[in-house]
Amino acid sequence: MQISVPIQKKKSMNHSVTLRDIAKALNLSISTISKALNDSHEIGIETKQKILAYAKEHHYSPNRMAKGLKEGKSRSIGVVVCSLDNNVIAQMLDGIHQVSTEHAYQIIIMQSKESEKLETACIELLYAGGVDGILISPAYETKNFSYLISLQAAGLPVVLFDRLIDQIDTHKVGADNFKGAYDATMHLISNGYRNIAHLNTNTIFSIATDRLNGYKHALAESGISYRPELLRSCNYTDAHKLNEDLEQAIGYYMGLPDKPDAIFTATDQISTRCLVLLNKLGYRVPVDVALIGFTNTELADAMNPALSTVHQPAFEIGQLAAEKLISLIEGKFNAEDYETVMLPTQIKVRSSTLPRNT
Amino acid sequence: MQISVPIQKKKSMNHSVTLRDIAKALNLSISTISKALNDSHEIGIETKQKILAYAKEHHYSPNRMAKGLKEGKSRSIGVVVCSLDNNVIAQMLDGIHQVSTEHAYQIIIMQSKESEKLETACIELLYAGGVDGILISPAYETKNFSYLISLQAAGLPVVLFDRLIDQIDTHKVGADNFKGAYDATMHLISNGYRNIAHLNTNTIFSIATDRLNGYKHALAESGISYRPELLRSCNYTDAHKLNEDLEQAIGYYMGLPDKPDAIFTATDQISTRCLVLLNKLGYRVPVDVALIGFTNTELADAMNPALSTVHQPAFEIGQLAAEKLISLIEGKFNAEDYETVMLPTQIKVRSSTLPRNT
DNA sequence: CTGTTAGCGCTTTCAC
DNA sequence: GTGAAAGCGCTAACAG
Repeated sequence: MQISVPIQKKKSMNHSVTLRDIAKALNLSISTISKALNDSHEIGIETKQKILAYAKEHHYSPNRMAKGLKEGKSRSIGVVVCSLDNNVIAQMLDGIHQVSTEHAYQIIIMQSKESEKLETACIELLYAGGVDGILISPAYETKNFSYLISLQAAGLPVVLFDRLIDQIDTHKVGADNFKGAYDATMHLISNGYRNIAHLNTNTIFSIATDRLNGYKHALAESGISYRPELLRSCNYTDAHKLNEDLEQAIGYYMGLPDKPDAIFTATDQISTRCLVLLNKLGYRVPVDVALIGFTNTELADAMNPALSTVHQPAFEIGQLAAEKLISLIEGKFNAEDYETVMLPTQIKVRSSTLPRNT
Repeated sequence: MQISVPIQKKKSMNHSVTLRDIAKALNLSISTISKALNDSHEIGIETKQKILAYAKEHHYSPNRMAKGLKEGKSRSIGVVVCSLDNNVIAQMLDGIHQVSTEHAYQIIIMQSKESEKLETACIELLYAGGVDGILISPAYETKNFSYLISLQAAGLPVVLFDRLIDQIDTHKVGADNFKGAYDATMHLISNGYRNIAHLNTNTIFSIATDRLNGYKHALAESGISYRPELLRSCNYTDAHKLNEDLEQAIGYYMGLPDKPDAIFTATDQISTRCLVLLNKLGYRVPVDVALIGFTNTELADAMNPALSTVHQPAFEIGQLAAEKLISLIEGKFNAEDYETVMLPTQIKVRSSTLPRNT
């Protein structure tokens, strides 16, 4: 005859075995178990071993939420980016994930889709979710950072990466955009190009202004006067609008009496879309117009023509940003030591900027 | 004279205002506040309004961990993928994130880096972290799914996406790889190609076998006999090894007495790397050899030549997988209704498969 | 060395 | 209509 054991209806919680279960099974108190599992010195070696063995055997794993509630921290960090579906961002997330995992932090990723409103919602959710800190690359649209600043003032560690802004005082990690733009422009100049256009985004971020300034600086240093009509800014918040703006910009450039012989593009999307459009419109690159731009795509080699690029150390930016945030969370920094790190970019020369045949 | 208020030392918790704070401030009990904020009918309309107003003003947001602890669920889902730095995966994550956010779930993303060991570690962490369910696209290396199966048996909802396996009985969402491969091969055949090679991965996943079968089926249906020597499998776990294998494979193909006039490639990485290599080795696509492959890159148009592709509905796969998981979590499904959904792929014809000039 | 107890913030009976 | 109290799983101060 079978003895029917009353099936204890489990809570929907995914965890089965708790400290209490172990305590009951081993006829010990909950705190003894807790201490043993935390390797406290006040527990006898024998008891400890017995407990550890039982815990291992029954796949005990502490409930993160209970622990978090108790300790006032969740060992999770929130990451806010414009979009997951983005080459460069994905590489940064890769770096963030690697470092976070090494330090036993989970990452909770949110997308702002370039919208200030969504971004605020993301931050609210993360904060409400109890993250220990936030890594953020702000949306292009965002002008008002007061919410984030107020959270920071309330003690939430925040680190900016990729797109840096002045309004927030904290650690910031990005690429050396000035130098990257300078190098790209200098490369064009040394290859014989003189009428160099610059396609950028319509934002106030340093990521945009630094690149513009690098471009201007290279021109100035080479004795080429800056022609404002060769600078165009695209709407970046919406892929469709961006494409439209780009097509317009190219049409505008090519209709200019003194039209550009080269274009330096400021972002991943702009660079690649621009090449697509130039091809589509029948312009021969680099004969009709040369092209170099910021982008991290591995496919630059397979493009038509192979695209010269400014490569950002995206993975490393992610790693460093995560390290900075974690050190902030763990209190290894006084707020006074906030620093802004600009990692070097790298020019990769390919066929789209072959020396100009004059 | 200033009255010095003793500053209550806050816990390191990022949350400031709690139910208790509101209760104290409004001279009500904690449970009243809780009920009011949950819009319970047992609370008077006036009291409710007063409480809501106060809560809003002070940016009250419930502590996710406390709530989770109490309710036995975390409103978070774990996502395990091979890598964040991957076009197709990023698009799937985008879809997963969108749906999860709509349903007020957070996503915690983990990378297996194609390693079985790391993958198990990811799953363990997620489980210990108390996720309500897991979405997983298994690592190429993984052979043993017993851990995942045991968690599932213990009540953890699991949904497979992208890379589907038979060992686990649950909802599965992927692309219609058989049809995609069939279409791609038929396209080559109808454009006059007869010696069609197939470059695939060395795995047992249906994602690989389905594509192979689609290819074979198209050949058979067209009265072309399948030549095993035109099938090559690459090691996929390591980008460097993959590239090596690809270079070898191409050399092998081109050294064949009856060499292929077209290649059908089975994955994103293989397709794009293959084009890069063909260009590098001086083969003219499609004159020397045509190329079509699975990949979602938006840059196909800008490639040299524009690459014909089989496009997967990656975003939609992510969306659907997340929906399935959430419905599982929320108990809207009996385990008997598990289904496997294969979303249609789409052939995008470009110059790399121009009709063969015989 | 081990156990008791209080409490993290929240929900949920059950009294009043 | 409102409040008191228990308890989710865990840690830590304090007793024994």
